[in-house]
Amino acid sequence: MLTSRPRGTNDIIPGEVEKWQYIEQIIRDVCCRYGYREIRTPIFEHTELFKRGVGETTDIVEKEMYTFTDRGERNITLRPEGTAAVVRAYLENKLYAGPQPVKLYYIGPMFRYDRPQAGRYRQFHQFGVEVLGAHSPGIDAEVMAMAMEVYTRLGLKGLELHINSLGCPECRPKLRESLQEFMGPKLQDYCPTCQDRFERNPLRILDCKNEKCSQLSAGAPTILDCLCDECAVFFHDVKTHLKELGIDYVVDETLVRGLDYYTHTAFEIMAEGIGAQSSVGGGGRYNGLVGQIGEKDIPGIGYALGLERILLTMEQQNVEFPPSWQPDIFIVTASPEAELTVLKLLAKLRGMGYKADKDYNGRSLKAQMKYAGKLNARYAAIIGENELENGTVMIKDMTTGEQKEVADNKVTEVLGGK
RNA sequence: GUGGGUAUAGCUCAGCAGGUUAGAGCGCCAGAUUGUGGCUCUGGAGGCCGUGGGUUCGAGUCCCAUUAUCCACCCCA
Repeated sequence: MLTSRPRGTNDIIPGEVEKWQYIEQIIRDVCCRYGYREIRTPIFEHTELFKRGVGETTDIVEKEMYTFTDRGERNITLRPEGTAAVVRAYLENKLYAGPQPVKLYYIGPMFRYDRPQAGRYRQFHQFGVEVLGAHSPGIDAEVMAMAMEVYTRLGLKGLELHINSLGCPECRPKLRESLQEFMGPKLQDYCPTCQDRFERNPLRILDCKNEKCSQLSAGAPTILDCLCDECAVFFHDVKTHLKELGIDYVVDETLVRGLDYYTHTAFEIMAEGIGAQSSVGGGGRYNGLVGQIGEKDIPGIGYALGLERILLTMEQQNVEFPPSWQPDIFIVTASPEAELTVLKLLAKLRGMGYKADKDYNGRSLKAQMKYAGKLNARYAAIIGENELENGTVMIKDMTTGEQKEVADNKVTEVLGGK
């Protein structure tokens, strides 16, 4: 127990962590160029925030939250997603008082008490963006464009952007009604899950993978059929923007996002290669959410991707990662008397910005060379009796195997500038 | 929450119809005549065979439970 991590969690150890850093670096760069600023919110919040924000009837709130009471009897929950907290922070810090829209991004761990499986963990990591205070369809397109750019920059292939409109509080009830009208008569023929969905969320029935259900649902009224004029125009404009940006998409009328707060645009990015969890990111517009958490009626749109899934997909697609840490030079102590000289050279090189290291296990010369090779050092510098006497350092190029003796103040010349 | 598979050295896996000191490859450490890595060779360390019960003269090997892990459903990132 003492040496095993809790279920559904992961250690990210050296060798792995460099991949994470690489992904994060690209994400931050893209955000920066699109004008999104980072926001860091607490990892836990008042439980109420998620209940209100994510929706009481969602799976997340009903059965997946890490909730506990703290020593002050407060009801606390580890965040299961990012949007609610960002909206809370936007309101609490009165960011609405500044220039609008406010474009934010976050990156960090989220917690959901789910059963782990490929690409699904109890502590996982999300990168997400939220735009508060912008209502035009152009910003929807920007968020999607930005998401796609992240994937592209990471080197992912075979991605599909699925988009749909979920309508607004005006037209959604209409859809619900006509769906129930359509399905009601043959409800008994649907699978038990769908029968259950009938009252709670008939939209989901369209999404059922059960073959019989999808047959029964053929010809059912779709969301797009029921869109009010305003929503239809909005959706049309979003698509126009995407086309102008040269971004391919497929309209997927079965795309229904599970979280309660979505309105209008919903989208999801699918990738192949990680089993059943083919969705590597998704988002949408949530014009009602801010009003639900605070008083303000402020439109919002957001998007999130799962870092674990991105990583799995990249590995599956054999994407190349930049090489992990490797020393510029490894200094070999070839005689006990050289110890202090080695130490000083090491400090000097590090001070100049080189990645430099030495042995600390009292290894033989040969073993030190071997060790330097394992560390993948670019150069090895050897200092022993001869070098001490001559005031020199023997430098060996570990790739070519060539070596030469240089004056100890000329080492950096061999290494190349820094 | 539901269903199924797996659990033997750091890693990937062997292990017979249940029978004495549990193996290999890789990795790790150390050597292969006196100051040099990557190839090769030699040696060494390292395993309550996930955990707890049970069946048996005897269990890594069979049964049950438990935990972890993997896969799928649900849902989601």
